Amino acid sequence: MTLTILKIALDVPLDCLFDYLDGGFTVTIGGRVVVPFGRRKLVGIVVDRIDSSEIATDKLKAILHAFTDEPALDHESFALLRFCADYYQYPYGQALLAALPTRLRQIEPVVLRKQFAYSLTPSGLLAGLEAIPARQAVKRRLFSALLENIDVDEAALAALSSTWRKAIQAMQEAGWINAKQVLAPPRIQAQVPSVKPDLNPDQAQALHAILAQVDVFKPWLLHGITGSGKTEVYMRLILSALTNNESQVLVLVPEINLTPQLIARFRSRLPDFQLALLHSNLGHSERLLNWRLAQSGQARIVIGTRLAVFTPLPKLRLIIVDEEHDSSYKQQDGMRYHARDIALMRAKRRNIPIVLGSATPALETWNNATTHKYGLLTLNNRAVAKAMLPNIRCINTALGQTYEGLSSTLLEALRDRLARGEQSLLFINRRGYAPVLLCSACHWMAPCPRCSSRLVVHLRQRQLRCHHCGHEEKIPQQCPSCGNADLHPTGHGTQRLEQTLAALLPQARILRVDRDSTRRKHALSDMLTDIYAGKVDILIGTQMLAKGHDFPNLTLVGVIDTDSALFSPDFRTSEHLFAQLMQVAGRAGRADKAGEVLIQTAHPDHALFNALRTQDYVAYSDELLHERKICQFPPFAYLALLRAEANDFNQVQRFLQQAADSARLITQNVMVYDPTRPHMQRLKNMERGQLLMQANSRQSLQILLRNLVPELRGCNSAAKVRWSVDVDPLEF
DNA sequence: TTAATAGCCCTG
DNA sequence: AGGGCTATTAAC
Repeated sequence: MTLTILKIALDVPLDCLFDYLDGGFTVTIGGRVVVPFGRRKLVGIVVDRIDSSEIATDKLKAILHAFTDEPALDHESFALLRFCADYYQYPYGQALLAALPTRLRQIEPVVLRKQFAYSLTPSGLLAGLEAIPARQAVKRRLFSALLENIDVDEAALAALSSTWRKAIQAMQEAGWINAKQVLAPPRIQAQVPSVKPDLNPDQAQALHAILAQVDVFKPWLLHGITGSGKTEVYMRLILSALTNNESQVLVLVPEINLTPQLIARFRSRLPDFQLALLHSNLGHSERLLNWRLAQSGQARIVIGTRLAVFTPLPKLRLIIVDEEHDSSYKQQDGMRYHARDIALMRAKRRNIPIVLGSATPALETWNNATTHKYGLLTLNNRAVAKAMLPNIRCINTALGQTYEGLSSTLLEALRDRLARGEQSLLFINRRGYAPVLLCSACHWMAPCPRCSSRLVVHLRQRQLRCHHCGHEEKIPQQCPSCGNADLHPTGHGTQRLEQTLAALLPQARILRVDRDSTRRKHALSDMLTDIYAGKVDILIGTQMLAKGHDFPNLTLVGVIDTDSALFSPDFRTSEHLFAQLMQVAGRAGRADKAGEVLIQTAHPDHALFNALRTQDYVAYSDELLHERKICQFPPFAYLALLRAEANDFNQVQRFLQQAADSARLITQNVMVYDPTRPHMQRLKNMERGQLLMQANSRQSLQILLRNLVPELRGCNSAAKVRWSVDVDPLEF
């Protein structure tokens, strides 16, 4: 007699599945179960059913419970996560469980509120609207709605009449109407009336190109500057994809872009389709509900941040990745995946189109587009015909005087906007008052006791803070090194700029938008409301403000100081700076007003600024690609980074050296560098190190990792350090 | 990862 | 002997 053995995935850092007996429960592949694991109880996913185990029969335990009333994870999700676990060298069980909403990783049963959705039966259709007397207005209204749509939910019917329930019941008794249970959808916010703008020729061409190949895997790069109307192309594509009832669309957006404005825009343009939202700010129950709406096929549009890329979507027909170059698509702990890359893999496996949209595509993407691996669609015109490109100029701070970091040219420009009642934005990527506290006598600079970084002065709170580990201390009265009482906050942060401007332009209404000023729950959206309402003259903001927000009355953007990024050792910094400056520049002059962008720099002739002045992404990225090719950097090489940290650097060094030795023994096809230290050598009292591996092909890198990582898991020097593998790392 | 246990030094 | 600590090992 053969046993039934279940292969079960668990959230434990062991790269294997565990065998259990079914315990008399009826289980399905992909279903959720509770199992005993050592002394603990864990949630597991049934991955397979087999009839013999490698584990001794007397060691096998039986599952404790099976959640038979829940929908099972589909085969496509298994395959996708198997691929990810292999590619990113992460235990399969952990990858699988991490893709579930937290509520489904807990052993407590979950109950979701359900309600009914109504459709006409064949006999209802046959009877037709004429069967209802003209005086029964409520019934006629409801019936008409049911003629147009199937599965009309309670909220929609309630919107038509307060007595809908009685009328529906009567028609149900007549056999005209069918009710089926669905998940209760989240409440829909008030709708803004929708406008359907006409497409300009570029938009129309892009749309037609994509629509011509909707039934095959085809990646498209939709390259268009801010305001060129990418979103309208998305809307049309989605609308077209959803005309087929058996279809769903996945829209990925960067973290910061998931604003109420974007949601409102989708709701107003596509009001007939159930929307599900998935991001990390949702509560656990809300997240589960939205996930289930997506998984059941009930939600037709799924908008989410990187974590949404794993959502099971049975009817998926189209994927859109907005702002595909954005680094928030990269997960920076646990399984270090890149959501854009996974979206591409998902589209490929499903044989559907995927659209990557950006004004400043990642160089990897741009290279794929110019070498015709992706279709390239360019939107050249700003969608609003009158809107003009901003005029971009550099102010040479090496020549002229600045006062508190502000040049007179920029100050004059601010005065000018103020007089005209227009808004200005000052972009400064440094929060706090000053980045350094400096002793004038001995040049001591307040260090973080736990990290290899300087503490930032927060004058209002009378504190020094580490922006990397959160350490806080009081500002010292005198230098701890030499006793001198003359300590200077040095350099400029958002708070200092705010103070300077308040003194120089006392009549201006100034708003600072950074992580400190927006910590409160609804702070950011309240601030955005004030900005739209024209209650603000000058905005001081970090990169938070650079993305996604259109302020129609904003005509001046000032960039305070980005020079440190021009000469960074990290080869990706200039790419990111260019993208960031293109984005902030795009904030100026959206509507019918021409915009001006003033950049303060000591290096106005730098190639980056030359390209920026003409908004020439193509020229600059071709130049960067040329450099990358010469240096054999991505996308012309494939990288993996082994990171390690421990209290004692010697152990980090020993582990990484051993890893390097092993790696070199495994293959000659991959360049294994010597262990180095990352930019932030010490973080939260942990000494850090890293080992870079560089290959000519994805495959040889994968072969190395496939052999190296299991060896590292077993090696004894690994026990003393925390380590992780980062395939296709973004930061070093 | 968690959790138990084995080994070790220390005190009394 | 037993407390308190770290290192090692197993988990179906």
